[in-house]
Amino acid sequence: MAEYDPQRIEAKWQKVWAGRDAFRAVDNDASRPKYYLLEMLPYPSGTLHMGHMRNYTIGDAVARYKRMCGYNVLHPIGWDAFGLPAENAAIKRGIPPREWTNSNIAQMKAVCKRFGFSYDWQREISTCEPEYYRWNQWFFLRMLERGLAYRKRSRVNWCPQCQTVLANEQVIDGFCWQHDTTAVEAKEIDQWFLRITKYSDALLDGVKDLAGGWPERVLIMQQNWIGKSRGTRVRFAVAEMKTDPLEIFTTRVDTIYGVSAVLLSPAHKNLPELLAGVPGSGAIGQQLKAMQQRSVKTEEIAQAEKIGFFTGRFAVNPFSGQRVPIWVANFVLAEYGTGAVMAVPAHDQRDYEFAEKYHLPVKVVVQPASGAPLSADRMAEAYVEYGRLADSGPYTGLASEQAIEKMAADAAAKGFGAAETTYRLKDWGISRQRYWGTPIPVVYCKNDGVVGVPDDQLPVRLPENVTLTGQGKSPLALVPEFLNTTCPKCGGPAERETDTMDTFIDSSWYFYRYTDPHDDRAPFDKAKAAYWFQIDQYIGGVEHAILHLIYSRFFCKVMNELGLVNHREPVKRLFSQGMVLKDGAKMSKSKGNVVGAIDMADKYGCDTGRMYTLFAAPPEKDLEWSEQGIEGSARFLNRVFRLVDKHAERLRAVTLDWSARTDFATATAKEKVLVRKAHQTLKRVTNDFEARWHFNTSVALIMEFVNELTAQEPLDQDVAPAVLKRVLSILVLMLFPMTPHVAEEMWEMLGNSGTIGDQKWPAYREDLAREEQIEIPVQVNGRVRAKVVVEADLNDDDLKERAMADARIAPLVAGKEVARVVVVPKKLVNIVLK
RNA sequence: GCCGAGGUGGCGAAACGGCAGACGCAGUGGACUCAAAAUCCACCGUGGGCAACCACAUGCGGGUUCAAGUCCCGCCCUCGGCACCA
Repeated sequence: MAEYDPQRIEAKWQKVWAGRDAFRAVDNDASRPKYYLLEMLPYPSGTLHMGHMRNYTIGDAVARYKRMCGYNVLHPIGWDAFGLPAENAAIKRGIPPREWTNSNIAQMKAVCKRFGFSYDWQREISTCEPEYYRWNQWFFLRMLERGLAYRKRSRVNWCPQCQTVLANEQVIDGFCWQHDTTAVEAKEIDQWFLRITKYSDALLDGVKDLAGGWPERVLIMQQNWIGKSRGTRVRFAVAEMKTDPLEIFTTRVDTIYGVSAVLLSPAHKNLPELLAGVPGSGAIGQQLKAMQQRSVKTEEIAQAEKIGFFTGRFAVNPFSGQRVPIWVANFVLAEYGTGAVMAVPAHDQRDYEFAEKYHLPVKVVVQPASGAPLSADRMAEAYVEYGRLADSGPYTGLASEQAIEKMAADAAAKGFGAAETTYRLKDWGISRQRYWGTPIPVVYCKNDGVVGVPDDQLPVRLPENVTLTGQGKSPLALVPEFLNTTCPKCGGPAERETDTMDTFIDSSWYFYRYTDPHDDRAPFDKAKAAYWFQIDQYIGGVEHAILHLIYSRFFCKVMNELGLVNHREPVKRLFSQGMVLKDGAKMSKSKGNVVGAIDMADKYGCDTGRMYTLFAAPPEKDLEWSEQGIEGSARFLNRVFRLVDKHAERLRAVTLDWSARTDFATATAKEKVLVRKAHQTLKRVTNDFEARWHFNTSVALIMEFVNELTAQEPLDQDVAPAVLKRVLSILVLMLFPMTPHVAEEMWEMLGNSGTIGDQKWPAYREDLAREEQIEIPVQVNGRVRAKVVVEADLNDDDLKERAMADARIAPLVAGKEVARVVVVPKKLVNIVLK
């Protein structure tokens, strides 16, 4: 009697798989379909947590299933190895970032191997290696050539904690994404940007192609993030001043006859000029300063009181010719549209509140299509719906929709405006004043200005042995042998760029590198990428729904233009898995509720852990970690193991013959039950893998199957060994994608040859899954009153008759008039009485 | 405020418009044991009944249907995203 010893079994089979090179993906194999399955590459923090574990378990189950179905599966992993924590470790503990990073990678790799994830380790990449990051530099230079990378002095989000600039995407509610108690500050410095906004429409259009393959919520989040908005740009001349007109952006040009003021953001570039010479500008300057130092937490901004002041200047409404005051208002965003808006109190709630406070006139210029007409003195809030224009000169009487079009066209014809589309998406600021990242490959020369480093001088290596202090500007500026160089154009002295790239660059194209990970002439071979791409299935956490996934799509579009790839979207299907929670909260060190993957594997074995994560919740939902729950999975695997062990000896010598068909005419009753249950389970588990990805129900089905096998004991009576061997083999094969080690062990115990990796996923047979007799509930007026057992192929009329004749039904129906009888074939009978 | 997802036993959860609660956890009773653990068997939504059985029950209120957890309309609550975006 063997004992289930997961530690022994798991080590044993991992060695076998490694010896057979079982997870190697074969480039350009035309003999079978390819399947590119990818999980998001982890940041090597050192600990592999349950979120990773869940992600890789789902991926591994699919990878193993697909291999059994005959696919050439590419299932790679790598390390997102650049980034701040390594630098912080260096500052705090004096460990060089590379050493810290590589030792973390080694630890996490060991855990991945301990879990038996079926990765092709020959394709492992680490983004902090020069062999990888030189291609970040290469991509940057291609973008520089095409004007997609550019330098601009700009107001940036500065995190005092990180001592660096953050992308807009890394600012969450005004706080640093890494330090949620540190408010982000504004700072002006020269920065490199990637022109992602050039692809706003392309990224938006691409969403249509992704529909169906990507979760809808992710696509909606991306659409919102891009934030396309159609409107009109209108120029208001400044009265009594020879200066540039003020441009405003509005989506409601139809309300322009109701303008009471032009509102400028406190950071508007024309303000100094407008304010110059205005009486009391000293006091105004004070107010302005106070306003510019507003709170940066967006939630507070949204709820903050609207304040503003009159500049002393006036602007002219180009449609009506009316003079309106120019104000500065704290709620006007400098970064969106033109940084200036027209205030229409009657038709915009914010303007309404502003007008109430500062006693600006309210003029109704759009009336509702039906109901009582509005008047300014009876309004309690702005009317923001479309309607019919009133008091709007030649446009009076038009519907809003038509007015918007006509007015934009007229503005363009008369030269004071135009229809315009704006986006919320901004260019991607990639400069980081940090050390542990990809050096930006440009030099600054007195003669030639900004010069890209020529391709044959790549990579620009990140110098190591650098003392890090964590203070002020870029650490690389303090390394003279890095900083001082010669200009590639004139040969004269020049200085290198000392900022490094945002690490999101690394992860924007890494999945192409897996197709050709050791190429030293190009980021990847076009033919190899063409063979493997698109990614058939990408799996990761929903926290990457915006940043990583939108940057990756942008890179793909650029790569398409560079002729490197033929497709426009890198990922065909995306799956967002839920979080792993403990006591209702996300596991985190600060909450002290972290369950380490390796501890769990030591205690129960990784197969038990895999089974539990698949069983406890459907993969897209959050999973509440429960110690008792995992005990249950351990019990189940023990039970299966004992069941197989009990019969293994008798079955070992029996040949497994899939072509032998169980003949239901001669089979024993017990054989029929077992074979049917096996094929019914197989049918539904196959469907779970193919369509629904609800592995929790797959596990439940297999448990039911095992319960049935146990209930039919003794299985050495009335069951032919050949039949039992097939039934148990089906059980083991179905378990393999989820709990591969114990499945392999049981496969061997049954005397089967080879490894399961060489086996085909068994095909279920409808004829073997079909029941001869089925139980049909019989309802009277929609309530179940009886159940009748009938032959599965009984026709509707006979079924109806049997239902009516049932001993429990007949008295209920007797003497009553039957209005109708609903018969749902193979499902139910409902007798409706009058 | 806008957008999205979701509310089903003590808990995690099942359920092509067709028997609500599969499967598991916890719990209760029993077998095995000197005893415990492990294992095995039985029970396990609420109320009534000795029982067969009956009634009620999927956040709340309506509706469609022979039949609604599932579809439609109106609310409430929870979670996630966006947020003074003009």
